[in-house]
Amino acid sequence: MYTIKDVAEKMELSEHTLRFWAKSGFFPFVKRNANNIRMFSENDLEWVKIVKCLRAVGTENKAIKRYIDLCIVGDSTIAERYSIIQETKARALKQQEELTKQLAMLEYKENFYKNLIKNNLKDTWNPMNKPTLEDEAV
Amino acid sequence: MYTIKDVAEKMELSEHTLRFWAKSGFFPFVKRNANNIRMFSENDLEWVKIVKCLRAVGTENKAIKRYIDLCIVGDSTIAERYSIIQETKARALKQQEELTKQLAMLEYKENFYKNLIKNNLKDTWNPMNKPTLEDEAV
DNA sequence: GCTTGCCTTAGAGCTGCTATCAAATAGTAA
DNA sequence: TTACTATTTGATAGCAGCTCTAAGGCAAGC
Repeated sequence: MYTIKDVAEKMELSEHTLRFWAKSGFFPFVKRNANNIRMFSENDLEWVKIVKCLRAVGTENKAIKRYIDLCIVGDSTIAERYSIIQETKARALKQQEELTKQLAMLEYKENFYKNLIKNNLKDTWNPMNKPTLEDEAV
Repeated sequence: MYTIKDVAEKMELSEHTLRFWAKSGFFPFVKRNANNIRMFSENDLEWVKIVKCLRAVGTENKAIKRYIDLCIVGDSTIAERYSIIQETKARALKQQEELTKQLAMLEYKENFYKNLIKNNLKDTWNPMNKPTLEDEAV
């Protein structure tokens, strides 16, 4: 059994965030001990994990709550849960694509500056240097 | 030359966001026409692009402003700009890693539900089904 | 000259934390 | 026993980054 602090460390989240999530109804089964302290079971950690996963790909808290509630209802909601996961995955894939694009741009700029420094050149595009791979626009 | 609306469409950003960014000092060279309307040049679009890139990888607006200001100062700031881009790229790579992990989890859950549906099975883990690849905990 | 449409600014509202606070409890040390 | 420290609690305030609304300006078309 884990306290909030333990979970925070284990899952690399802040205690604040965990309390906020708990208040948002994301951990419906976390029990309290005799002193009203939340005690997370191993199973509760799995809830934390899935919530963290959904948040990490930008799922709104309202939608996370919806998913949790569907889990609680039981087997009749499996189809909806499946489609939620599918949509979430699709969004995550888009994010990955987007991130790859931005990384290409950052790499381009990194090389641009590296070259300026290495050859002791001026930034002839000052105040804005050429920032994209393809554009040659003024 | 482009109005806010044109830029919003072209860059897939909201007009609100562009005005907010403009107010934050991210587009210092955007000129107004006789009717006080912002007119973005091709060069201004490049600024929008780099700001969008930095935001997309989670750079704080304060830090973006800093970068813009460095660009304006000129060649003496190339070294600092270079290291900003390097750090940004490092963060983006971490995000990419994280995203890949979360995608693995989502794929696992997708298959889990798919299997339940295909074989008309019960979710024996209800209310929380087995969510991770490696954990066999309780 | 009236409507439509796009622009403007100011400012309120929203989401998702993040930080601060006081109070309760438990453990340790003198 | 008392004091001090550490941890947890809930309530609440504050913050970043949008997002939306309201009120008004200007230009073109009918």
